[in-house]
Amino acid sequence: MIKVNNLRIMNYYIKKHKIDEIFSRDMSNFMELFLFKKGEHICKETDEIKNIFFFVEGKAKVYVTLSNGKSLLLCFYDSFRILGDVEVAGIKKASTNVQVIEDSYCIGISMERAKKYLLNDAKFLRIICNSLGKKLNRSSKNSSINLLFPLKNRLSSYILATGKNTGDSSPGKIEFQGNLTEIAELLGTSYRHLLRTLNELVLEGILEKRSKSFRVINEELLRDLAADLYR
Amino acid sequence: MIKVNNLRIMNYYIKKHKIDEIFSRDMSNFMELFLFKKGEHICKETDEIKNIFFFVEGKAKVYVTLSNGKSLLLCFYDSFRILGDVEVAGIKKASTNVQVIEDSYCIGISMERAKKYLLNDAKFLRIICNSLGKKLNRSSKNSSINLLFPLKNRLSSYILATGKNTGDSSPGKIEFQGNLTEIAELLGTSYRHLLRTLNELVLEGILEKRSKSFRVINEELLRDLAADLYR
DNA sequence: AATTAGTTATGACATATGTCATACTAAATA
DNA sequence: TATTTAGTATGACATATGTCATAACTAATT
Repeated sequence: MIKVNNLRIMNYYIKKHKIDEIFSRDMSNFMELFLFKKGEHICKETDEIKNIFFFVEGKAKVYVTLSNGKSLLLCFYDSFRILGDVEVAGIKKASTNVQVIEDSYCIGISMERAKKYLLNDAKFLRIICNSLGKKLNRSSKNSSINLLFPLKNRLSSYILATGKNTGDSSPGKIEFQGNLTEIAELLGTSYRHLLRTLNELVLEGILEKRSKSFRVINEELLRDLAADLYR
Repeated sequence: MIKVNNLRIMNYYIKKHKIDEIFSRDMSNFMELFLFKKGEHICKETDEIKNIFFFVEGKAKVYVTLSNGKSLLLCFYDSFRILGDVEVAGIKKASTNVQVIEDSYCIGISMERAKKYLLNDAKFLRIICNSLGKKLNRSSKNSSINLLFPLKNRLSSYILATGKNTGDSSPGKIEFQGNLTEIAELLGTSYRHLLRTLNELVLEGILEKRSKSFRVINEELLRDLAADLYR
């Protein structure tokens, strides 16, 4: 986590996401811009979160870990999102981890100040409620998708959510890579089964195996398979 | 849904759950006590919810339905809970259904009045945030349990959550019954597999089949199996 | 009594997924 | 260079779960 002393960039994001309209009073003096480098955690289940963050740019994955050590992907953040809403609501620890998978910017306000100045700000609290409500709706839906759809569908969603556009013209413009061992964990499946399912997609002409990645060669079929997950 | 004109009972629940401490102003004039008879819905995905409800007595199940018509159990309510928190947070429809499985009491405040008088009440909003935050934490956790544990564990949780204490002295004091077709749906499994798994529990000496119910004859083993679900 | 609908029950088989052993490769390091 | 480690890959088999056909039982109805 690097503090970025660049008012120009920060103001750009404040304006873009209307962050100043979240509060009744002017909080801009308390805002700081942070850069999280790829791989860094914005928050962990174990650690207390020191800021309320407004995620403004980049991409992050949200996951939980269980007592048996396994972890499971919950969703991705790739547009404006509030982090720390659960904690500002007075709950000690949110039980999720957020790790950025691309360099990402967050605007932060220290939890201490947020609690001091914002816990009586109805405008702000309504927005927190809204953020939590949306997350809850999404979580409820994902819960059922996770249970009722086979890995193939969840994997398809995952590829679409994490694949990078190569900039090439189609076809094969989406490229997908990552540590397969880790991906299996995130999807709540075994490494073996992930491999099997990837091979299936290759056999069906949806993916193509490269040396260190997969290419999507039939995006339409992939989208048909993708359950409405990880939104 | 029957409106119960009984101030004595209502005040008892207001006091018991400190409902008057949820608001900055006195809302008691806007409160109504409702009785939901077993089987009734407090809210459905399709219907707009007309009240914010404080669930004060009884038991209810919360479930979602998917586009393919299947439904899946999310959790049970059997202690104080707020319903309509998502809607009061400005989200049109909460995507869940709540059906009472025992006669239950709720104290309601019309959504109209709640929005009129409470959307500027920071105290109230903090409590709504807290309610939503708890539900979100629980949902995130359940999502992973649903995916990572086999039916046997989820079924064990279900039996413990819905079984009735017969009043007999142990052993076999918990009795469990219900429409098995429906239970299969709620647990997100097939009827066939539910039967199989129930038989397994019988073979293991955990359950005993009666004419129209199952008896828990080894509660300890059942609790060992039960994942920490449906809380 | 015959009929019907809803529920319970079970076998057979297919598919989804997990576990394990093992092998190969590439990168890291002693 | 030899060794180790992490990641990738695959076969064999076991378990979890779904699908389907079918039967039996029960309660309500004709």
